[in-house]
Amino acid sequence: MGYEFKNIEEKWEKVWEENKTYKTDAYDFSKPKFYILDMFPYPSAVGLHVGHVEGYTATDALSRMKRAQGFNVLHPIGYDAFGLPAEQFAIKNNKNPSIYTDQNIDNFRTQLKRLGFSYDWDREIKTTDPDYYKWTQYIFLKMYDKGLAYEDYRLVNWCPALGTVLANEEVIDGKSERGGFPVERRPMKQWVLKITAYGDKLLEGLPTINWPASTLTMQKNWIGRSEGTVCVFDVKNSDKKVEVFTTRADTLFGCTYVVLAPEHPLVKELTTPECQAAVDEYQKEVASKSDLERTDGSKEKTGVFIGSYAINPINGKEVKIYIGDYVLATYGSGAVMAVPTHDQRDYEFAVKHNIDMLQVIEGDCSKSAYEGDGKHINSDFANGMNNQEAKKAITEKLIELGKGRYQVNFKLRDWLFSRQRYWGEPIPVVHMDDGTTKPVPYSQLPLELPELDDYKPTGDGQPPLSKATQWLNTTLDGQHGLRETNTMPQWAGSSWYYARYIDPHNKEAIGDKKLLDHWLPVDVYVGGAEHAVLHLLYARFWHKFLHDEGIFSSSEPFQKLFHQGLILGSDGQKMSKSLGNTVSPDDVIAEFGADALRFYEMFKGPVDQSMPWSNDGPRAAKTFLDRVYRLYADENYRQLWSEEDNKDLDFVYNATIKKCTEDFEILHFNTGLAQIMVLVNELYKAKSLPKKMLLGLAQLLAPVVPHLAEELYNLLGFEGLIDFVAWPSVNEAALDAKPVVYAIQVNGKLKGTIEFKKDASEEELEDLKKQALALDRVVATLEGHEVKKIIVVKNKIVSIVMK
RNA sequence: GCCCGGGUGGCGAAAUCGGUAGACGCGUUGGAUUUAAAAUCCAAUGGACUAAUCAUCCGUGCCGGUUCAAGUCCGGCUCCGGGCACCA
Repeated sequence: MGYEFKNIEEKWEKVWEENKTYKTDAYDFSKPKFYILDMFPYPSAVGLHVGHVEGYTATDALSRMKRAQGFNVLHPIGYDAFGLPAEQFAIKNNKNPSIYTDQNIDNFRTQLKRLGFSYDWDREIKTTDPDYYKWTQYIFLKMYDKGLAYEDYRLVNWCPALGTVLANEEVIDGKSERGGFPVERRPMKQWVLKITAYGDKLLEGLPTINWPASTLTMQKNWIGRSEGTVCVFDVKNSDKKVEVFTTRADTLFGCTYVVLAPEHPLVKELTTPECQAAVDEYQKEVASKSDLERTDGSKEKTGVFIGSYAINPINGKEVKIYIGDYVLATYGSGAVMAVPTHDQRDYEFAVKHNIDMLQVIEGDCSKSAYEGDGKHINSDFANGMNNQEAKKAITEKLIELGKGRYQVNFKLRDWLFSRQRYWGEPIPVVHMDDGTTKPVPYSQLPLELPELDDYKPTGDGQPPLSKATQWLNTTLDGQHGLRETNTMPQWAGSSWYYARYIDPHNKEAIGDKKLLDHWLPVDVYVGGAEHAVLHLLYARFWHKFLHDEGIFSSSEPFQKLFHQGLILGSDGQKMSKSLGNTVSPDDVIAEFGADALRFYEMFKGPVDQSMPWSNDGPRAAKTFLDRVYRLYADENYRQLWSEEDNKDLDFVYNATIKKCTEDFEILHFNTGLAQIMVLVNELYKAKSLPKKMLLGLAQLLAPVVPHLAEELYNLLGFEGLIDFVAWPSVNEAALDAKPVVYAIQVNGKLKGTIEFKKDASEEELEDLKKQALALDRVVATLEGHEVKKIIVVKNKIVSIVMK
């Protein structure tokens, strides 16, 4: 018979709720602070996923341990509630998406409470709340004031048949996901945030934060800072100039053609009449391709000659100008100098179009480009130099000729910030009749989303808000104007939400400065690795901006970051409705209880690793928890309870405290819980059960299975809650008392073990060597051989090397 | 294609400043208890060879290297997963 999880869990959840057990007094600066945060969920209609449960349990367990360790813990939750599904609900039902959003949030909240998460529910936020997005708009205006928000033409996925702009996700192989209509890329005036202005700061901050190395590397590569040279090519019979950016100025003498992005503004002017038809056709073809397709190196490099010639500034040589889709308008200057001998993409393009090649670095370029370092040839004054020397010499020469300059370039592109959607924060600017653009005054924030009669797109590319006639027309400083009808992307609200939890009801500011200074940065942040660049980079950008504005004193938002892995279906596939392999946390809770679900998800493996769901897992967790419960509730075991110590258990008990304390801190719950199982197995064999250890065991379990831990605490005869009882401490002497086990190897193969004093001295280790050589299996193996040397690694191993 | 991870028993995994590979759990098998079953408790469990829980050999995706010693480090592959800027 197992414990009655339903009664027990609901009983304690009620106690926590009624007492507001986990309410945080943010102004209590007497204890050290600890801010633990999950990436907040998008409240979808399907409700909480077992994947959410994993990350949320990990942070909840850490929060609970930190409270017991005497920290003032901030552990809030909220909802990232703008998004596509709500908009589609609105279009379908002709109802405001807030209805759909609020229903889903109610459902999420019920589910979260039933899992026993120790959130401070008075701090709950949602990004769609005008009291929240007032400050999202405020930050946008601050950026606008600083010139970091600007309008520009950018390519969007335009579907003429649907009359709407589509998200990348809604486009599959150049066709719309709904209906399969052709999609083309067409330029549209958009708001853009100048994240590139923070390129260096975003890069410099990386070494100061405690994040997974892989994520730091991905951000570094995404920012993609490179130092290079801009070379200016004159155009033959024209006063136009083509600027190219290159990191390989050393190869300039080998340049045999120039390629512009098909969207490059000069294409129109430089295309000759005889090439016009081919260029038009090519541009049309490229319009249907995504950047991803265009930069896929496995695809054939396509392009066409546009009829004009550029003049290589270093040697005056005339070279053909092509357009090619492997050159992106958004990177560098949207044009490249092509050196087929020393760049693989150029090599492939040149082979296909039968363009000359000229080798300028010694190395083999007969089958493919030689991209390595080497001695320069065919390069006039740069002959004999290596890459670095030649780069410098050639760039200096270009500068002298007025045909070049050094330049730092980022792969990072400015952040496209407009969406042609309804369900997002309105961008608070007005386009005045006189052609100027004015920001909405701060005093008029929040600029609320108006209700619409119809949420469908207009069909001509105008966002749905352009239908809100009354809202649209406004006056500012006595002048008439039209409001901006684009809305912000979902990323906006999630770029600063972590700061709002600190002072969520503040009407005057993002938060009380004193509180923001105290609580930021977030100490531990947990969320999926799929956010490694976008969300985590945007949030860092906004944080650094607000730091520069004097609003935040810290320079990074998230000090320590953990990723949680995906939970796959039991078939090893990603969980999806269509595969029928989804698992609902509600079903698992109904059958085994919230604690069993929490325990299973923490025990099944490392939090950061993706792994399949096991249907046996939660049941096994419940079996173990029953086994624990019996020690506290079953008369047979209660009779063994003792006020006295039990020396036999000292080592394993203290080892368990140590392991759990260390492992929980770094979210390695699986190994900590495994050690708790070892302790429980020992308790089952023991002749007496010290009550002190039973209390300690309940405390160690409390972070992961809080409901059961409260119950065990009461079964031990204590009144009240276990949550704030001081975390158990390790008796190191009990750990040191035990001898260590040395492995004895001959030529790396294990021949036996010897128990020996821990941290023995050099003389004592001589004795160990003798004992090792005397082992039967060692003697047998060594027979007829000579011992060459003996290596002793303290507390670990004796390695005998024989000839 | 580019950037970043990962591959260990029948299964989830543990062990990475190089030091006893498989802790802990699932599953399986055997035993105790029971009229019986469930539940519970105890024990065994990588593979080959074996009467054997002796010994020996093999074994951490594949090929090669460094070392007294390699799951761990190095070189070259391969397969799987995440991201690629309008999904969040």
